[in-house]
Amino acid sequence: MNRISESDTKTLILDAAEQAFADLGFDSASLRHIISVAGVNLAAVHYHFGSKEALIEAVFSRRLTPLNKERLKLLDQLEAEAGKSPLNVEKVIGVLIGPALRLARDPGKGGPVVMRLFGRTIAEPSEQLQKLMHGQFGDVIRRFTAAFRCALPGLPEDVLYWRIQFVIGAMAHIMCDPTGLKTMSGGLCDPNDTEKAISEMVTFLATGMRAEVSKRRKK
Amino acid sequence: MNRISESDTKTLILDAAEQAFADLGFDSASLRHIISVAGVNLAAVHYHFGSKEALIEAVFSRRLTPLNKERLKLLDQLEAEAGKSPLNVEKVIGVLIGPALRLARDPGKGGPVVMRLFGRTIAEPSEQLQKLMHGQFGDVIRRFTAAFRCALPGLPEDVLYWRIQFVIGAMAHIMCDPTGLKTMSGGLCDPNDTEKAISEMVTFLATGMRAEVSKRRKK
DNA sequence: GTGCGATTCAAACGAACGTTTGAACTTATC
DNA sequence: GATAAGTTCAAACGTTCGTTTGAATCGCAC
Repeated sequence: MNRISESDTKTLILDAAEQAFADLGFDSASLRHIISVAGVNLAAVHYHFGSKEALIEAVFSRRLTPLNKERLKLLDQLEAEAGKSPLNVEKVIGVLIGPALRLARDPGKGGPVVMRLFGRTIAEPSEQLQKLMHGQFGDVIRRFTAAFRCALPGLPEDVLYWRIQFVIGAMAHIMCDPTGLKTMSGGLCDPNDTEKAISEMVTFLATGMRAEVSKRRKK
Repeated sequence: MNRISESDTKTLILDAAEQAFADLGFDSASLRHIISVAGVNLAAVHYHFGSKEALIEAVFSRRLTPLNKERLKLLDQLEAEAGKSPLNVEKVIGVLIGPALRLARDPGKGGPVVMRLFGRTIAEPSEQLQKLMHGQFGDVIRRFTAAFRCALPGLPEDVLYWRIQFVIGAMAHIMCDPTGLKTMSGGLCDPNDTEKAISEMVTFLATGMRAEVSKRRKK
């Protein structure tokens, strides 16, 4: 078995595929486009991955698994530091969105391409991708829900869930369309300034999380 | 010219198309699927619209144009009521997101299908749809940016743009995946309770909008 | 009821899609 | 250098896609 060349072809395909999926969407990106960018043979996709569906899953797992592992590790640290006292909301949000936004800065983790890919996938209608995302991301959200509950003891349970959705939505939108902000602001905002983005998001979202519960209670 | 039957076939196609686009995405929804649901002939699509691309635009304009008109009309009212005093942030956000979320409640405006369609399109990678969305939505955002600026006089310009993106992201995510919230909360939250959704969003987002500017200024 | 434009229809077009095949090539083992 | 497993390759498979065509049908003016 030639480990180097196998790994090379596989990686070439994965790299070209994640770029194509991010740029064109999962359906519009054809295998023929991917293999022509990767410079490999069409049949190599099925030899190494089995099907386009399996390729999509491989593209995903390669990047999402380490990302979620990092998030959970940081959350573990946060909980250990806090001991029995309530968690800090800013820090919980920072641990949730920080690793995702910092993807763009780290070519080894995929760079901006992967950030856009993840951002878009949250809104993807395909059932396969919804299941894939829920399967990988569901546990993370459950852990973070518990963390938010601990950080905001007074918040009614339903309000907690609503607000977590707002956090995810804001994060996903910044991830999937980073250039839109630059255009809209006339170049004033720089979406490539990752730490600035994180800092602005943490301030906005943490303050929203702590907002007084609106009086229209009981539906 | 037979106005009734023309209008009938056209409407049947538009209805089936917007449902299919929302469920499957613009690329995956084929004309053959659409016409089979609509119960019309395949060639009718090209006779009435010219191409699939033009059909997509028609599906969009039918719903988005009235929605944005309503938003701008409500914003006009708000500004007239306020006179020279600064606008109320809660009300501006309510005018921005209210009409969009209330789409789901009004079958005449498309119902939940159209809400999901709009939500998803914000994250759509296709260049055609990005231009379509920017063209129709860009003016609205410009007007609302001015309104937010007036409502939050002390806010630095770049922070204003960042926070507007967070508002759009939260709105888009609730619109495109309303059932995800129900699943995640174990049925505790009801995404069909439109007024509750609006009320929670307004509280969260307005509080975030008013957050103290983080100290990490000057990039 | 004849003529005419508007609309519908079944059928076919070429192109692109994901997938499969079987032969050619490479590499490691003896 | 022969054997065998791992990998690449060009070519073709059947299907589905958006689009086009030309005849059939409809509704109304004269």
